Amino acid sequence: MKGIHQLAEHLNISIGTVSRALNGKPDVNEETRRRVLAAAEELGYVANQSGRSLRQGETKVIGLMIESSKETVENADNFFLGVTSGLQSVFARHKLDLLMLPCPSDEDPHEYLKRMVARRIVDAMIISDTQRVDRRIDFLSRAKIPFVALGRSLSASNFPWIDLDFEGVADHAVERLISLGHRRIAITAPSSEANLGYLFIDSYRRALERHDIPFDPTLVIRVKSSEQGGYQAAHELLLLEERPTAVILIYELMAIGLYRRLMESSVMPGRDLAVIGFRDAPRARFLQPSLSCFRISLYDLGVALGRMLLATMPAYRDFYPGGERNIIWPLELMPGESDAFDVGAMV
Amino acid sequence: MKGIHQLAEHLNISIGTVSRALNGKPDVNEETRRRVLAAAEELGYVANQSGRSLRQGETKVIGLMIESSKETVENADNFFLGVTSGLQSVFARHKLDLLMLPCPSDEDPHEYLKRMVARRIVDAMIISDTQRVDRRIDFLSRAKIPFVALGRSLSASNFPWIDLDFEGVADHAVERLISLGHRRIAITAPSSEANLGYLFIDSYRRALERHDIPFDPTLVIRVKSSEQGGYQAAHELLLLEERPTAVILIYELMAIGLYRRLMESSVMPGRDLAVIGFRDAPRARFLQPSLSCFRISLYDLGVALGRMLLATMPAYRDFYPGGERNIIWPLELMPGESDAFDVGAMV
DNA sequence: CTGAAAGCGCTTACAG
DNA sequence: CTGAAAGCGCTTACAG
Repeated sequence: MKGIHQLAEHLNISIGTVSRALNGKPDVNEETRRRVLAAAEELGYVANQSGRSLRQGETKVIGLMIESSKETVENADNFFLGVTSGLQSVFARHKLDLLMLPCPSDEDPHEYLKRMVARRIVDAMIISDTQRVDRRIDFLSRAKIPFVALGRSLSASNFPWIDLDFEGVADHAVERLISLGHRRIAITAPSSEANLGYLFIDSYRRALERHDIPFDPTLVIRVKSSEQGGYQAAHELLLLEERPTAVILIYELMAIGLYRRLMESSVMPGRDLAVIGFRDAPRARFLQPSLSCFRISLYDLGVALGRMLLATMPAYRDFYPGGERNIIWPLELMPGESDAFDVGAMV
Repeated sequence: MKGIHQLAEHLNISIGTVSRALNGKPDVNEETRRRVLAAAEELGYVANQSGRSLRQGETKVIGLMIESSKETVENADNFFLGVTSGLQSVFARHKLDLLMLPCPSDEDPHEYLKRMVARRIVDAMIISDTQRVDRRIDFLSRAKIPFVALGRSLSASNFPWIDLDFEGVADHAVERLISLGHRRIAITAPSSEANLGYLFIDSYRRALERHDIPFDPTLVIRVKSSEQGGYQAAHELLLLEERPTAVILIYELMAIGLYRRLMESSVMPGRDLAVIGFRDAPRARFLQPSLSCFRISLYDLGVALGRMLLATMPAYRDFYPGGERNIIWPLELMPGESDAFDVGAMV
C-alpha cells in the first residue's frame, strides 16, 4: 500500500473523502466511513506523516531530549524510561507520539536542540539536565516552541518546569534524624556547581538552626553524584575525627557505594550510623538493612510533565485548564531500617 | 525565519538556487553559495524536514526501538545509551539522525513498530529484545524496511543481526575455572524462554564434556536476569548439599545481588567461591573483590550495528562494502579477584 | 549558472 | 455528503 491515492482508487472515491473518513470528520456517510476504515485496515494504510505535517504545520510528535554523556550513561538509573510511561499516557489521548532525542556527546546540546527544532521534527520539547544558566531555555522561549523543563534554572524568568523538592528532602531528613536524637548529622552535596546542591545545603542548614544546632562545614561532604561518590563519601566520613551519627544522601545511587564502604569497615547502617538515602531507586531497594529514603512515582511525574506541556500548547490547552506552570515535586519519606535506632542507646 | 521562500526573497534569488547552494550541489556560483550560506546562518534557517522528506521520499532519520517494560526500566543498565554513541558516530557522517522510539508498555511492540514505519517517521529501524519468534522481523523483511536486530531470532532465515557471543562466554568461563582446578561449577540461566539461555547452557555442557566432567542439572540455577535474580541464585547455591566451588553468571547485574547474598553468609567471592560475571557493567565495576567478567565496548557494538544497517540501504551501501550480515560479538575476559584462587588450596 | 515549474502525500476550505 | 483544487516547504529535472 502506497498512499491515499491508491486507497481512494481501490474504493472508487476521492482522496478527500478518504481523508475525511479516516480523520473522523463528521460530514461523512457512515457506510462510506465503514468501507474506508475497513479497506485501510486491510491494506495496512497509514497516512504518511510528512504529508500531514506539511499540510497541517504540526508533526504530532513530542521530543524528549536526553544527553548521553558518559556520566549519564554510567550512572543514570533509567530515570527517563520511568518518566516516559507517564508522558505517553497523557500524549496517547491526543494521538501524540513521544520520541527520545539523544544528543550526541560531541555535539553542543544547544546546537543540537536548535537543529532538531528548526527541522521541525517535533512540535514541542521536554528538556532535562537544566543548568543554572541554560541557553536552551532562552532559545525555546524566544522561538516560541512549546516546552517544559525537568529542573529549575536561573535562565529566563518564567518558563514551565517541574523540579524535585530538594529542600523538602533535606528538611524532612534533618527533622527526622533530630527527632531520633541525632545532633551530629552529615550531608552530601554534589561536587559540581549544580543548583540543587545549594538548595539542599541551605535547607539542611535552616533545619539545623531551627533546633539550635550549629552548622559545621566539615559535615558537608562534597562528592560526585554517583555510586562511586557514595563510596567516597563513606570513606571521608569514616576519617572525620568526631564521627557523625547520621548522614543524608543527595543522589539515589550513592547509598550503594556508601553501604559498601561502611561494610568494609564493619560499620553497619542502621546500627552504627543512621543513613537516609535520596530517591527510592530500584537498585537501592535491594539494600540490606533496608534504606530509609524518599519515594517518587516517576509515572506520576511523567503525567504531570505531559499535562504541563500540553497546557502551553494552543491546540491542547483547553484540555488542561488551570494547571501550575511550576511544580516543586514532593517526595514522601519511606522509613526503612537504615536509620531505625535510637541514638541515645549508642556510644 | 520561516521557509526557503523568505530566505530566497531576502537574497533576491530563486528558491531553487537557494536549495542547491544549501545542499552542496556543484552547479552553483561560489559567490552565490557563500551569500546563501551566510544568510541561512544569520537568519537561523534550517530546511523543514517534512518538506524534504515528502519530496525525497526519505526522512534521514533512523529509529532505535526500545521497550520500556517495567522489567527494562528497573533493570536495564543503560545498555542502549551506550550503544547510541557508536551508532551516532556512523550516522553523523551521512547526516542521519538517530531517534529513540520508546514503545509504550500497553501497546503491542509489533503494532507500534508497524505504525511508526507506516507513518514514515524513520527510514530504517534498529530493533532489540528479539524474541525466539518475532513478528517484527517478518514484517520488516516483507515491508522492505531496512533494519538490523540486536539479538538472534528463529524468525526469518536471513536478516541482519548482531548478537553477543553467549557461547563464547560460557566456554571461556568454564575453561578458565577448570584450569584453576574447579570441577563442580554452577551456572545461572534465565527463567524465561529466551534463546540465549539455551545457547549458554549448551556451550557450558559441551565444555564440561570436553573435560569428562558429568553435567549435573542441579548446578543450573534458573533465576530472573536481574540483581534480585543474582541474590536468589546465591541463596539457592548456598542451599545445595554439595556446594559448587565456582559459579558463572549470565547477566551483568546478577553479580551485585549475588555478592550481597554471599556476604550475608560470610561467603567471600574469590576466597570461598569463584565467581565469573557476565558483562563488565559500570555498576559491577565497583564490586570488591573485583569481579572477573567480560569486557564489551558498547561504542564499538554501536558502530558495527550502524555500519551493518547502512550496508543494507541502497543510498549508503557503497560506503560499507563487504560487511557481514550476521556477527557474533566477541567478549574479552577481564580477570579480576573474584576467581583468583587455587581451588586445590580449599577444603 | 540560474529560474520557473512540477510534484512528493496529505488536509481542508469551497462548490455543488 | 462528495469531489476538485489549492497549497503546506521542499528538491530536482528541464530550459535557457
